[in-house]
Amino acid sequence: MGRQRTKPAPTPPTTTRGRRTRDALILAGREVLEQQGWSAFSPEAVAQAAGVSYGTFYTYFESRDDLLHHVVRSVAGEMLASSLASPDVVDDPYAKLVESNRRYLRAWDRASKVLRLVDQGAAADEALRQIVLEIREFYVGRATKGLKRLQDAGLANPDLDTRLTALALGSMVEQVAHARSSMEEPFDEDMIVDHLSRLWASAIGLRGAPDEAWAARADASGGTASADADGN
Amino acid sequence: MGRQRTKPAPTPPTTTRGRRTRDALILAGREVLEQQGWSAFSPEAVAQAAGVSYGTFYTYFESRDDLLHHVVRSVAGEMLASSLASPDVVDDPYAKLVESNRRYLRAWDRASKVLRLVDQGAAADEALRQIVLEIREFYVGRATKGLKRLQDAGLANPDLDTRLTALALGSMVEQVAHARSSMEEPFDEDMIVDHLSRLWASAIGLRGAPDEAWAARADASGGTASADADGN
Amino acid sequence: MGRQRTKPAPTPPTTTRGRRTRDALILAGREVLEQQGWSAFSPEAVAQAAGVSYGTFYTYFESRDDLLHHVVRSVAGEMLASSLASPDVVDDPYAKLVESNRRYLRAWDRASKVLRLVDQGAAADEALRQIVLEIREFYVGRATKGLKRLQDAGLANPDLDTRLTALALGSMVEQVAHARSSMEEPFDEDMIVDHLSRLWASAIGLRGAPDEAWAARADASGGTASADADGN
Amino acid sequence: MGRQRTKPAPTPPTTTRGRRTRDALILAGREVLEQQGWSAFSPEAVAQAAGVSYGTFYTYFESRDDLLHHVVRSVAGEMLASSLASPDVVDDPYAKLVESNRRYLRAWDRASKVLRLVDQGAAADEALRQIVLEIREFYVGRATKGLKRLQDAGLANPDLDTRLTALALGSMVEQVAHARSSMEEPFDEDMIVDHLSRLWASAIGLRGAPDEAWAARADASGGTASADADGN
DNA sequence: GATGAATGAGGATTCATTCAT
DNA sequence: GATGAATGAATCCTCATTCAT
Repeated sequence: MGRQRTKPAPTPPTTTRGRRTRDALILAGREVLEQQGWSAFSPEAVAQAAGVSYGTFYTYFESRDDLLHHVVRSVAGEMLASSLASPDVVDDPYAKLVESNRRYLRAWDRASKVLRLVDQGAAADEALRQIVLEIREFYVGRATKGLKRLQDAGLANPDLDTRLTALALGSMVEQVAHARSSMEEPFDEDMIVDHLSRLWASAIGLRGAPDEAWAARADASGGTASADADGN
Repeated sequence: MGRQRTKPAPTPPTTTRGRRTRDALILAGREVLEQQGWSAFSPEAVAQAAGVSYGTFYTYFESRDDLLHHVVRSVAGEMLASSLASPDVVDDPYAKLVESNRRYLRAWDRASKVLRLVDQGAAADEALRQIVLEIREFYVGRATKGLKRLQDAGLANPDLDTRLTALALGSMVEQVAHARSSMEEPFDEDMIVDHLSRLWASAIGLRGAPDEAWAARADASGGTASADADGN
Repeated sequence: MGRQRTKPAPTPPTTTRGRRTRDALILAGREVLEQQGWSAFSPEAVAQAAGVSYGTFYTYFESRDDLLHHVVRSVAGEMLASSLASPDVVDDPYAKLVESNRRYLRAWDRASKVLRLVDQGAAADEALRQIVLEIREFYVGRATKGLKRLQDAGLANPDLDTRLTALALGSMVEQVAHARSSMEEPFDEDMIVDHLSRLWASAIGLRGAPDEAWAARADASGGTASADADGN
Repeated sequence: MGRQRTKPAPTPPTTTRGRRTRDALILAGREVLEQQGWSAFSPEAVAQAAGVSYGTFYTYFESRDDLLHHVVRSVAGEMLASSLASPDVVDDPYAKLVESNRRYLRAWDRASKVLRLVDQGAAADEALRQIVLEIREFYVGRATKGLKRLQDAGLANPDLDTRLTALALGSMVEQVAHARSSMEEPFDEDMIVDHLSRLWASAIGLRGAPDEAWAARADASGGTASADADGN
């Protein structure tokens, strides 16, 4: 029971001004992280981006890592929120898939920079990595259940493992969202969403999907495969 | 007439021993990066991991970044090599797809740690990021051509944009390879390769693929879609 | 069993040069502490006093506190060593007392600055405070046993509690040693040792001590005490 | 005619409430210093301990050092006051000695933490160190005069230097008072006062002191010293 | 070549003090 | 007066790089 010399955790601001400064720091932290990356994420840079002196940083955050936690929670929360806030009125499975992919794509687009940084840079911080895993789990779990329901309704290929399929197709969307920003591909959002949805639907053999016609014509084709499936 | 006081660029080692030390440093650098991440990637840690003294590091490399370049080139080279060194004797498109996916999965499995780290950590270093892009381009380009050939042969859905499809499906494999190590999913390699290949094949509507039977039965199903495509 | 990101404890120097630098830093640390006090005891100041750059400080010590530990152990070790290295040939108790007091006085004179600083300044560091207590215990314990032997031999007042008496008289010597440096008293060492020894001897009623004559004449004095024992 | 831009020296509080806040800050400062030491003695910690906001601190004190001065003066004043406020009705020198020691012990017990802290921590602040010296001087001077009077009255050993003796015995009491709190000795106040007084009395050969009988029997003892005066 | 000690710019953090409300 | 947010000089520490042996 030795007296602990703990640094007093910064108290939440009591005044409006304080709250505004604090929020500005979290926002600035996110922007620095997204735009300048890990190495630029210093208290000084963040404070400057927020327009306050770096001493002020420590009025609100215990450390650089403390701010990182707040930034990640903010990004994660926003991402999950944008998924939950779905009207979801349509009844058509394919239309729902399109809508879902569009939201996922957008959400990852905003969040991917920060979340991937965390996925690797904050190797030592298990708590943060956990947040990233939870987000993935949220989406994969939901897609898994969705696929199960489709299979049960006879609307999707019942031979596929629901979880692994959901993981793979979710991975596709996630990685495309990420690649969009680093590659300079010319595809616009609509085109991407369209393709992702069609690929997803065909992959699980969704009944009523756009490319079903091609697939259904399969038996008519008597030709033997003669070209490469892959160019290697 | 002042002589330039340039740092003597480390000469390539002339002796066998020198080459061995140099290779040990590159290998150690890769392992440190893979296992301990960015923050542990210091000349000191790498030298220690290679079993040489700190000073020796600078006998072979100009700087920390110099080593990083060598590590990345080593990883990238190995990855491309493993793809090119394929006998490729089979003629069946699906079998080729399976083989290709297996190799891609394995290659990314090994390389993904380093390449993703580079993708973000070395934001400032254009040369490095270029290497990562080139690797992706290599695979996406190849898959694009493969898909084109299949479409031309009437073996794949011709309505899909070849490049975007290749990008999306390649992304799927890449991201699953990455997720395997961070998530603790119970799937073994064979199962993953099997699913990825089937999903890929169904997605492009490959003739002769395992799940074609399900897809072909589509017209028989008169049912209206009534379940969610996705659980959101 | 999460991987600990522990700072590698600086390895002991392997070369002569390294050992010399390290020793110079410990010595400089002690001098800074003695001459400029707590607030000047910074890695930078110590490094400068030792004639090296402040980066070198961290080649040998983990932190400011790490150096402090070394300094204190060095001071404490030296103090105990100077006490143990005693020829101790005399047989006369009073002569032994004088010799003992002289050594104690000298030892504290050198050590008191550092040890008192630790006694208070390093409030949080229990390990350091323990060292100070051990030193006191060493002296008090020894004096306690010495007094017991004298009492048993009929050479000292048997009514005194040995431990409390040893503590009190040891305290006297310790505090006088300290006061010497802060006050500008004109007393030289011989005079101080002489008085401390006589006071100590008289206090315990040591037979054969210099002031015994006065005490023995007590019964001759029939006068009633009429003056103050203390001026308050 | 530029107006001097001096910091407005905090005015002594005019209102009752103001005085109370100010006193609370001084008291809190003392408590923080005594219980948590130098490193915790910050305006923020003191303000918090006093139950006021950080900013208020500077309403009453120019600086941290300003408060320290007030705290030290408060402690010193209280210590001196407790000595002066002595009825001092007894006539017996030994009884007076006991009473004096009891008061000194108690006073140092309370004051020693702060005064020792000042003795070292405020090495640069001559004014503060002066206060500590003055307190010692007050006690030593008084004891010196008391001893002189006893010697003149033939009640104490005339061979002792009055000042050095007073310093030594005063040091004994002071250091025992300090050691009481840091060591976990089981001695209660009465026992300590009793021993200190008897040691003090015997040391100066005070006529009529409790242990005089032992001392007076000295001539009867013909034995030669044969045991150690000290265990070293 | 190899070694490991030395260097110091740079980054994180603290905290006494000032200032706007 | 009281409040608590804002400030930035000062300090501890890290680590890529250089250098003497």
